[in-house]
Amino acid sequence: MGINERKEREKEVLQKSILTAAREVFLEKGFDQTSIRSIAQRIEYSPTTIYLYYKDKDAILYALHTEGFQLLGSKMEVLSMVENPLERIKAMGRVYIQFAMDHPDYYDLMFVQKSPMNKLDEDHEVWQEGMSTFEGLKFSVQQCMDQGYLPFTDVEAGSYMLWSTLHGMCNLYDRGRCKVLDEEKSEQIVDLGFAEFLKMLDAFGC
Amino acid sequence: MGINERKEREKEVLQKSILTAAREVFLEKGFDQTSIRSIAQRIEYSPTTIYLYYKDKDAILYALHTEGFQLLGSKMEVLSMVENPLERIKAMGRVYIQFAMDHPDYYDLMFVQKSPMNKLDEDHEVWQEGMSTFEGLKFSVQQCMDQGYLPFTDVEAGSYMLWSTLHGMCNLYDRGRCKVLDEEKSEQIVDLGFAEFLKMLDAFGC
DNA sequence: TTGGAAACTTAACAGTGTTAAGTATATTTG
DNA sequence: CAAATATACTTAACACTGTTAAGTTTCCAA
Repeated sequence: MGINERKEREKEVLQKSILTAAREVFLEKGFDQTSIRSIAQRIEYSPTTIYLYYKDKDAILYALHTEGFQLLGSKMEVLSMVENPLERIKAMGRVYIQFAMDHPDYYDLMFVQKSPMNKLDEDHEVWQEGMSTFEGLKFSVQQCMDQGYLPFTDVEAGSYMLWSTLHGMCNLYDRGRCKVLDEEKSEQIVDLGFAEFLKMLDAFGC
Repeated sequence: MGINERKEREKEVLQKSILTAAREVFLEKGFDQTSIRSIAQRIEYSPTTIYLYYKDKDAILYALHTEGFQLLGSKMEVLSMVENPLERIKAMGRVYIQFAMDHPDYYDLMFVQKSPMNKLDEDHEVWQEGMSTFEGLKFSVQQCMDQGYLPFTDVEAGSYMLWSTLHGMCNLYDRGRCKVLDEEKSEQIVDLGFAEFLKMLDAFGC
């Protein structure tokens, strides 16, 4: 009885085309303009059909957030080649900032917006995407601590602080808080801040 | 002709009562629930009356954001007593984090939400509140650089990076991204992260 | 051919920011 | 003093939002 299997496949196709439409709207028009109705219009279905494939809007945004983590993960992957753990952390930082600048909407969804987290809370799930990525940082930080590059007391607290520095720079920039600086400087501030961050990492070990 | 003056006073009273109502709703129900209608209901006026006193919702949120900066400023004031510039920066950090924890809604409005910044863009104004506060940090960072406590290349970039570290920790915490840690630890993570931050500041100078 | 399940839509609810037009009230003018 | 005007405020509406209950169409099996 292959009919049910075909139907299953068709359902999957529509589910994926909803996600594709959501991604297109999201990347073209941004988070605020990504409405159920705008997604529905793109696939030429009624808005309510979407609810037959996704529980609610949060579920769609969660799926997009996961895509973002896959994209970030693919860019982080190559850094396992870097032998020196401190250099690896520096390279991770560079990749992280570059990702935030290249894909500000994905970044916002992954690390700022509450919507994707709501989905986790509803389903009593753990934040696998975030945990895996953070694990990657923790691993390198632990190596740095073992080899005396970073004198943290607590791996997790230290990793969290380093992550926060980069996140803070990206988020303050994205949310227009670089207006504390003059226009010319505010455009370079994330790079300039990252330069100071690197200097700090080097000095920290001694 | 005191009649016009009386009317002016009455207009000011209503403008202030709108802001008071907005503040109450904002602090009681949070950012998302702070609607023009909910504010109007509280002062027993129609929603449209509010537009006679504030250009739009962004203008109200900007006014609330300014209140937040006054509150933060009052807590920062006393730190001018601290003689040692590095100790002063550490104390500023503590106050900053405490403020973010005590008043998460104000903090979000001041440093994360785009609404108050929209108002600035519309009116072609500078972000006076942010600039003043950042100036306070820059002053102490410059002193630290002069006295060899902090080897930054660029005062502004260094100050921005330090600010970002604290902002990042507060924002990631507020937006539920501490889910990368187990529940017990995520509750203390901002304090633990700040402890590592302090350690970094001390090590950085040597 | 009929019954029923599955897929999808229509219409509606309750909410949002915002604006045009209308209504009172108070003040100024002829 | 009465008419005209300016001020203050409200009503109703527009164009959206996420979401759901109820209705319709389509498809497959008995």
